[in-house]
Amino acid sequence: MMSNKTTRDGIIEAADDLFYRQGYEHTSFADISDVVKISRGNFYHHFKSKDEILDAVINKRLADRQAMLERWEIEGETPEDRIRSFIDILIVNGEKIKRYGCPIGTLTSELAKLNHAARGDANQVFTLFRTWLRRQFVALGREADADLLAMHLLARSQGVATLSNAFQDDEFVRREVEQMHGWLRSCSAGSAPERPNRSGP
Amino acid sequence: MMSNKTTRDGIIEAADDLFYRQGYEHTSFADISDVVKISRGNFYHHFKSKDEILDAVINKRLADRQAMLERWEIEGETPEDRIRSFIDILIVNGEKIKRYGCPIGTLTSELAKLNHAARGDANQVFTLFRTWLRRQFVALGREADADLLAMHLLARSQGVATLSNAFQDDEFVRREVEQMHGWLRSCSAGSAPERPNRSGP
DNA sequence: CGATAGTTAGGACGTCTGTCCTAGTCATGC
DNA sequence: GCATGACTAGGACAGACGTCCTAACTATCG
Repeated sequence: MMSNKTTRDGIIEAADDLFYRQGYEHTSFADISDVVKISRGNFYHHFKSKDEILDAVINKRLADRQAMLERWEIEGETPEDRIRSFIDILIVNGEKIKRYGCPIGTLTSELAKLNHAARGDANQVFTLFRTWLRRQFVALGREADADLLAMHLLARSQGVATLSNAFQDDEFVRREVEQMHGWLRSCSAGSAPERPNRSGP
Repeated sequence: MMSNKTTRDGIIEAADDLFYRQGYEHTSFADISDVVKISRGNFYHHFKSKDEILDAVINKRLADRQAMLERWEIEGETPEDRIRSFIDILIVNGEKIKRYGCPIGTLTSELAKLNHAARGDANQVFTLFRTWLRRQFVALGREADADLLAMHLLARSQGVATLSNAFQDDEFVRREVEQMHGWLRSCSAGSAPERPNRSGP
């Protein structure tokens, strides 16, 4: 019972890490069992299939990010602070992103190519960020275009993550993050100073 | 000899398409032979290994994009026109990007996770775009920050492609493309009107 | 102690993969 | 008309994969 939970969680944790670093399809049961130190054929006492492990991993990521956003909701004094925390993921997790890309973006992309059933579930993590960001922009007084701004920021983060992984360029990431900070400031200065499609980077 | 070239090119073409839609690792020789109508074991008369097919596909993509950029260099009257052509890829290839993401970005990302030897080769396509864009921005009178602007635009395109694939939202893509057009205009208006880290989206 | 349920190890299975081999077809050039 | 080299079909091969099965171990509780 208790050790069940521990073993099960150990599998999920190892799978989460391996799926991130190697991709879902490219990660085998042998890879996971090497980490968890469990017999290969024994996964089926905890999960019915590999897909079920993927589901658990996605749910874990969903829960982890949810908890992170809730923490920011408490710690960040202003909505601007909170959005800044989101942007700063690119710095805080900079090393991993440089090596493996964005965990959400790369999984979403892989599952799309595999046409995997869990495609939609993986997208939920994106949606989580989207609605959270939207809420922050509303609190910033941008009710009218809050969703546009949220999607815009999400897209820019994804782009920076992808190019960070491709070019391995720390300096580029730092500059883009600075730009996003400046953009965020221009969003919150006054009530509606810049329409998103008029202001430059 | 002549039929050799045809068969070989047929393999490369089919592999290019399948690698894009399904991913490199997830595409098997059986998949390719179904399209090309060739015996499975017979690929080795044309390629020594699957990796060699990947090399050929990457070189094809490189050549295709190079040709495309050279065409724009002729057709586009101003550097601004040419950069606009780059941005408009997101519209012109909108349907495919929505379904399968960006061919360059997703391949780069997959090969990074596989730690594949051809990782660097795939990145060359990104570099091709980067240097071409940089040249256009220089021609636009932005010598000082041409590379920054090129990387910035590359990143934004990647981000939009990733989210287009995830959310399947045409309207979002259209809006982001419009924003990028506006941003481009602000880049070329005057000589150095906006530092990239000060202007909003 | 004995029984039961949860957990584990280890391996069998069928399938699919990339790779390689052999025999055969076809066209070109002497 | 025959030899040569390019090309192809079909299948063999070993290894890896996800899945499943069985036997053994462990702890709890009557």
